[in-house]
Amino acid sequence: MYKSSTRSFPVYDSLRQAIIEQALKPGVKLPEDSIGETFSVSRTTVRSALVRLDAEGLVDLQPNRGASVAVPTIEEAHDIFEMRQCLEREVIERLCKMDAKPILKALKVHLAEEKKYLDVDTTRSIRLAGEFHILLAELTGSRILANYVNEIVSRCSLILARFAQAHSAKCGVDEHSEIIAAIEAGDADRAAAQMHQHLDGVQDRALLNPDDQDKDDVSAILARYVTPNA
Amino acid sequence: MYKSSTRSFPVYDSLRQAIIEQALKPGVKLPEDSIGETFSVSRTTVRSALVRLDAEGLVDLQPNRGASVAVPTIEEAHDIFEMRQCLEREVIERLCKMDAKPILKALKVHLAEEKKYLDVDTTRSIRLAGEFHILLAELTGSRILANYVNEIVSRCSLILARFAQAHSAKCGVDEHSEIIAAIEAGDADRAAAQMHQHLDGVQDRALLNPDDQDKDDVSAILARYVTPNA
DNA sequence: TAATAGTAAATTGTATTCAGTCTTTGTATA
DNA sequence: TATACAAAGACTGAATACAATTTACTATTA
Repeated sequence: MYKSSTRSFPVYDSLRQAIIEQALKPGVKLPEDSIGETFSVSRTTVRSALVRLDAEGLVDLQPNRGASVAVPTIEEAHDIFEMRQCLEREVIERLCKMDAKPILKALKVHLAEEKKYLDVDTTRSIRLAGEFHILLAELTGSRILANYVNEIVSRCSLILARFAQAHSAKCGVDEHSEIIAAIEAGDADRAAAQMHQHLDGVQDRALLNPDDQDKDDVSAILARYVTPNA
Repeated sequence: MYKSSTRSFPVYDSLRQAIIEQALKPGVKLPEDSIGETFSVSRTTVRSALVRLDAEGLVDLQPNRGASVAVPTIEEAHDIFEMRQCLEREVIERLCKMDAKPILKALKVHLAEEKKYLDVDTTRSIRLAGEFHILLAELTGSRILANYVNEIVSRCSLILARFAQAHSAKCGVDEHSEIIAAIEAGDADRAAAQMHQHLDGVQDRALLNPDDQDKDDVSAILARYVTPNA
């Protein structure tokens, strides 16, 4: 995809990466001018990238009010995680019907990479954890399934940024290797169960934080510092 | 979605509708200039609509070569139909876990509409057949699932335009009512089976036509009109 | 002091403009 | 006759410019 204009792609890609890696947090404004300056391109070019990110659900583009990083609600979060369960179940089911050899090879290479950067480079570690799921989807050979998984994994990052306190990527690696083991054993049911459990864990950690704080709504934050009856 | 610019939405929507209804056939060029004139907007505005349609897979946007209606390959067609089976299975599963009453009510209203325009208004009939599936997805209450189904149903229209000889929408209505009946009976398995069978039928009819002709390749078409040894 | 109205600044929406690339057509040459 | 090359035209890529809207600030008033 994204065969379109040459100049807007880097803008799109950088913004996307920044959002996924939570450098740009939910609610942050994305003014066309300043972004254009950053990348030395015109607003026209920036806009085209923003339109695309809006279509993917990572950016919220409102008429006359510009773009900002999407702020998923708790309902959307649940919706997205449920959809993710569906898509990744499909991935596992398909993989288990295929020749396991090349799949396992690719997965193990990736897992090694994950382990390598664990406790070394947090940002990279988190990215790799997400890419594990995208790799799984790509290995099915289905372009459209891979696209959907890619999109939904990105949106889950956004949810994490919004609701989770901090994210420990460590637990992920062990669970990833268990999924691989299940595929290797040819046990489709166990693989599916492992994946389900894994995603459940991610969701639980993501949505643990109960207070639905709006990170850009200053008054809501300040309200917690008001001493009652003082 | 599409909270963005006011002026580009009508362009996006019209193009989308025209593609789905097969007025714009796969491979047709979509020059920014002429589209802009049609809608009395600038190329800038048209472009933003095209970027979005490209993201949805209905339009193919190539650098320096402009936009054209996407031409799905037979491989993509199979991929998309397989994905559609997955998504609609999910829809059925979710609906069968919900309160059937309001769902059935909405479905029956829609089915009546389908029957009303059958053999009367072919274009409308085809649109309603597609919207039945979108309605099912919307009734799950999942925004993202509905979006995905919406997108994939559109792309199936494109596949039909590309590969099917002609489309008879009639068979669809009967099968739709059978799906509704299964839901009404509370028989989740049968509902799923009916849906699977229905989509299989659509796919078979769509991909029946074996000759992978390129509709915009004039020479290939003309070649068939050359009288040999004349 | 708090609320409101009015004005200025900032930001977006959209058209226009210029530059660059591809396609086509015409012409010359082998 | 076929091929290669060249110029013209058409179209897209992207920046700039102008209009419209929103936001921020200030002053005024209750």
